Amino acid sequence: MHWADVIAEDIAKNCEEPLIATGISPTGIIHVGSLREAITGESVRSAVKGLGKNVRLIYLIDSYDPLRKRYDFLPKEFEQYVGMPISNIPCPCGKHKNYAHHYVQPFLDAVDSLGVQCEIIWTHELYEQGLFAETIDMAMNKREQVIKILSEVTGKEENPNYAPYTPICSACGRFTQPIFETYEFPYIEYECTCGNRGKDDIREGKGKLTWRCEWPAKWKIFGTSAEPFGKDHAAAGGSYDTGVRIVKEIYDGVPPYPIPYEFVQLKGVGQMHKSLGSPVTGLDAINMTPPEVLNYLFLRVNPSRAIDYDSGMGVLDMADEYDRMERLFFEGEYTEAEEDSVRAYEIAQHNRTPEKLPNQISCRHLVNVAQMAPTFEGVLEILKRNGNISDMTPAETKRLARRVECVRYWLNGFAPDIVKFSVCNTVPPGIELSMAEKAFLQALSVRLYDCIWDAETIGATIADTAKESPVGLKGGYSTLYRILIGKKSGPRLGNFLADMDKSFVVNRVVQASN
RNA sequence: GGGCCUGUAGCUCAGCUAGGUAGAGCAUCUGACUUUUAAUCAGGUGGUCAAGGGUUCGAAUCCCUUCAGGCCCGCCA
Repeated sequence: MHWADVIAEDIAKNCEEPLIATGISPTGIIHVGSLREAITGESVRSAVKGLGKNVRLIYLIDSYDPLRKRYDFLPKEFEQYVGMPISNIPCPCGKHKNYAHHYVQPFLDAVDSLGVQCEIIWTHELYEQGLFAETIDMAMNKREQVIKILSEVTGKEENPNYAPYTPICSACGRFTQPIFETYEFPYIEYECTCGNRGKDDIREGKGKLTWRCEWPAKWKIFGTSAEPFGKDHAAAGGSYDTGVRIVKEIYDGVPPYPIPYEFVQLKGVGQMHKSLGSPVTGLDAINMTPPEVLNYLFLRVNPSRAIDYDSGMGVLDMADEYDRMERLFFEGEYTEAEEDSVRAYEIAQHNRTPEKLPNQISCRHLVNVAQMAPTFEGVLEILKRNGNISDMTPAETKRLARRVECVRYWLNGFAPDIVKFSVCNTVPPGIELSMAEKAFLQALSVRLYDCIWDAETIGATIADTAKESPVGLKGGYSTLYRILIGKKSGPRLGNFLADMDKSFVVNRVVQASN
């Protein structure tokens, strides 16, 4: 049984209306790991849904987290915002509402394109609505107990200054240390390092719970029944462990069913990144992996398994595997070993499985076509000419367009040289042709000069000429590839040459034959 | 130091909480297709299941030990 179904059964057993929570802290640039979390959550959601339960997936954006430091990618002036909640910091590019929106937007776009069906919730709005007031009050009243729990679970010494809640300074706008003795619902006083002294009303959302107390507070508020989270939180003594005790002993709530997942490693194998020694970014992965394939990538293995994202040929391998599973799914016949992978394909559709097998144009094939045609229209034209596509539904066209975009992105920065080609301006230097090959080219040049310039005729002409020559069919093709793109193989010659200017091709063949 | 995960064919992984003669895909090799491609189809090669010990009639599968790799333990998934 697929892991998502196993988890779904466990959840469905204990809850009537399960709520699955997931989230992100958009303090900086996103990475694919965050997508693994979203996809894991969505997969469990759709698996639970499949069991007939009324299930929700909420996506919490931690927009009230403080900016911890001025990251390298931020301009100098952002130094002044360190310590402030990111929803109160201006957008670095000026096009978004604030800092949080700026960094979470590409991520939300990705989540959307992946088909994740969730309700977006902004944490800073929860605070503004006073939804955390009750848990803040409980955490402040039982602060000593919280400190004890933290110490017991983490094995560290008790920290008497631990603040479950930090108010925002009314003068400088940064989170600051409260004066615990002054707490009396709903007010707490604070003295900020900027010199300002003030009084905070915990109901007004001018402060936030700190992480180890905030997470369990969310469980309590939403009644979370399951939640995926990274292995960092899952480590013994980590925030899940402390959260379990805090939600039970401080908030009188129930901890969610944990779905810990391993991290995703991005290894740059493309020469561009390899030479620089810099890794593939999460955005790269999104840009070069079709969404349906990325979904499948995370679903095919257990969450407990680390994933090495292979940005080289692995991208194509994965896409091919996806297509294969899609075929198996619609054929309905597969081995036991393939069962979970086929199910992974199905879950990757998030309950929006196509009715019939969609038109599959493999990414591997698109790699060639995309290099022949610079535009999507051009790609479509070539595919139509080859009979690869006929009637396309809008959904199929959309998927194809996305695949072409991904393939181009991949070719641009990650693809190994063997799959790339470009037409050389002259006969590539260093090419040595045998007498037979030259004779072949000579004969071919004459026939090409007279032939009608369409793919079929060109193809037939080449095949006929090559067969009559001692170089043979295979040798003939290889010779042409060598003089045109400097490689031993390449895309189908008929269409390839038909796309080029006739005199250019003929001239090249003549030149090479001398 | 503590914790988690992983180690099965060249590569990516299934199989392991139903213990019963080693699996898939890709790669590679061979053959076919009178138009080629990292295309399609058919077939083949390929593994003492990290190592050692234990339980068992029987272990990749359960238990113990060791080795190797990855990662987490600072509110970074």
